[in-house]
Amino acid sequence: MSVKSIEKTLSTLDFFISNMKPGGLALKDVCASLGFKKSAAHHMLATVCQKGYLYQDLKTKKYLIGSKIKKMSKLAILDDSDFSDFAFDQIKKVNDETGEAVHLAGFEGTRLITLTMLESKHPVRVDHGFLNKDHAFHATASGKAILAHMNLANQEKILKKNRVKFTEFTITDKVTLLKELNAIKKNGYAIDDEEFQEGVYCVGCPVFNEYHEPVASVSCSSPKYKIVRDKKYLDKIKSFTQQAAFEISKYYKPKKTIKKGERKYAA
Amino acid sequence: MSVKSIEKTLSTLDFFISNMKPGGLALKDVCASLGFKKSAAHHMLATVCQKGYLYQDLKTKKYLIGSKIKKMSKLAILDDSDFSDFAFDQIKKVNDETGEAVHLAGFEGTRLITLTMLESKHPVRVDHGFLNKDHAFHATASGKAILAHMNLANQEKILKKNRVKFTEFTITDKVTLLKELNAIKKNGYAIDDEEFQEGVYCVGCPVFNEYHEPVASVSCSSPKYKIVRDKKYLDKIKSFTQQAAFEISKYYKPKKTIKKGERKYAA
DNA sequence: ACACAAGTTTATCATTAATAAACTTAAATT
DNA sequence: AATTTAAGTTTATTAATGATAAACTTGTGT
Repeated sequence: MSVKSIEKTLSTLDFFISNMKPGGLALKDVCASLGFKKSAAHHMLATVCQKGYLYQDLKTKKYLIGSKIKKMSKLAILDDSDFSDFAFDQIKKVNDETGEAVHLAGFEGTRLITLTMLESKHPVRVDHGFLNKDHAFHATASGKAILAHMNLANQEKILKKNRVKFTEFTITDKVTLLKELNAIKKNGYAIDDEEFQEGVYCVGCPVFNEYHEPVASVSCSSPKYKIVRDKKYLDKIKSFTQQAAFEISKYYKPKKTIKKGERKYAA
Repeated sequence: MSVKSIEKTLSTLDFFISNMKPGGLALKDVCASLGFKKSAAHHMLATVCQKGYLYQDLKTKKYLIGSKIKKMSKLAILDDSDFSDFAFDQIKKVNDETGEAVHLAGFEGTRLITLTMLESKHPVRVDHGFLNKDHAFHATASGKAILAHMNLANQEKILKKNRVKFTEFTITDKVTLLKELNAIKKNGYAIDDEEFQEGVYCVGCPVFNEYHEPVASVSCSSPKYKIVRDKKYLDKIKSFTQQAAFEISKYYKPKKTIKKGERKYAA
């Protein structure tokens, strides 16, 4: 179950974040884009302003990003930049060596999140996966690489929510998927063979924390024809991806202060 | 009028931002602190998670800051760092010369917001005004300095909302306040003589944009006894504060690309 | 193995948020 | 300057929705 007024409010914040214009957004813009009635939207925005997440310009009546949201950008808790820097360097190596698009994905609950990405340097580019957008766990190499190392209960939870068919190759049958996940766990890497986008082939390797729980994954995407044409190309991608995931996993090793039950991510 | 479910949701986000713990916050923590019923809170948090503003750890069931909020914090639109840098240098001069606490305040709609502040270097410190906290327009030098240069309609709007009595010296009568604002406009600076905090004396000067609309203010706070003891000390504070406000106003001058009706702040 | 605590789900009911319509304000056009 | 239109605001009403309590599930600690 979900609370509709909250959904609408957060969708509105989303809208402001993605569609902000220099002078702010007018009530009618919000209504037009999100399909709200103007009186309802007005009440909602008044409340959001009262809490300081937005504010209304006194003269133009347009709504702008408020201090509460601005304040968030200054908070240290929001991102672990040490990890980001470290991971980025590893991702970059894969990108430099292969020239292909490389992604670092994490997860939040049942959502797969792109944390960092580097675009392909080749003229024929693979361009899926945008930053912070949540992706399909079941149809991507990054998702399956993580999923494979989770326990069955969590696998079930995630697969229950998301088994959309993206292409003719997307595996939607749960039993087939679970078998695939088992194979991935043995192999140490996951393959996405046009399961998310036609013509796109990906290799994904899991990143583990100090408890050997999967917390992220590195994936490298290539146009499929390259893989077909040159068998050694896949081996190259695989080895660099695997190496990066292995290196990033080391980041978690030295920490000893985190108590049980307070882990950043759980398997 | 305000929408209560939205208020509760945004208060919950506030709570997460200010009270986040390493492993996340449990449902019961949220309920205990904000006085929610657990079923209601659960429905609310489920919706917030669905929108990606928070997420729930699969193992511990605790709630953590989600990718949507993290994404917000990384967006460039959130603050004009050129301005911040420029303004900070000016603020710093006042702090260096006087050693007293210096504040740069802006406003969002009817709210006075502390944008930057530097603490006093003296052993007897004045310590009000925290970053991004919204302050009283009517009882501070920074607030009155801005308010004085607004048009009557906006003055009324702001004073209607906020005329709380903080000390015995706080001016709460609207007519007296409007007279005071007129005097401030003529003088070019505002005084807060223990109107917000007992024993604290402040001088505030307005910052104008290219259209001569007030957009911010610089204020300097000193223990009152220093002002009383040494008449020249006030002159010193006043002149440095005025100079900083004047310099920061110059920041707005060169810009020509902003169209009418698309100003960042309005008078 | 048991008990307790925390979280989740469900169906019901009273509150609340959405609505429409009237009103205000401001800008654009003649 | 007067009229028209558009955008935003306020209000009272009603139907829909969110809050509730109680039953249920899960997991942890003893």
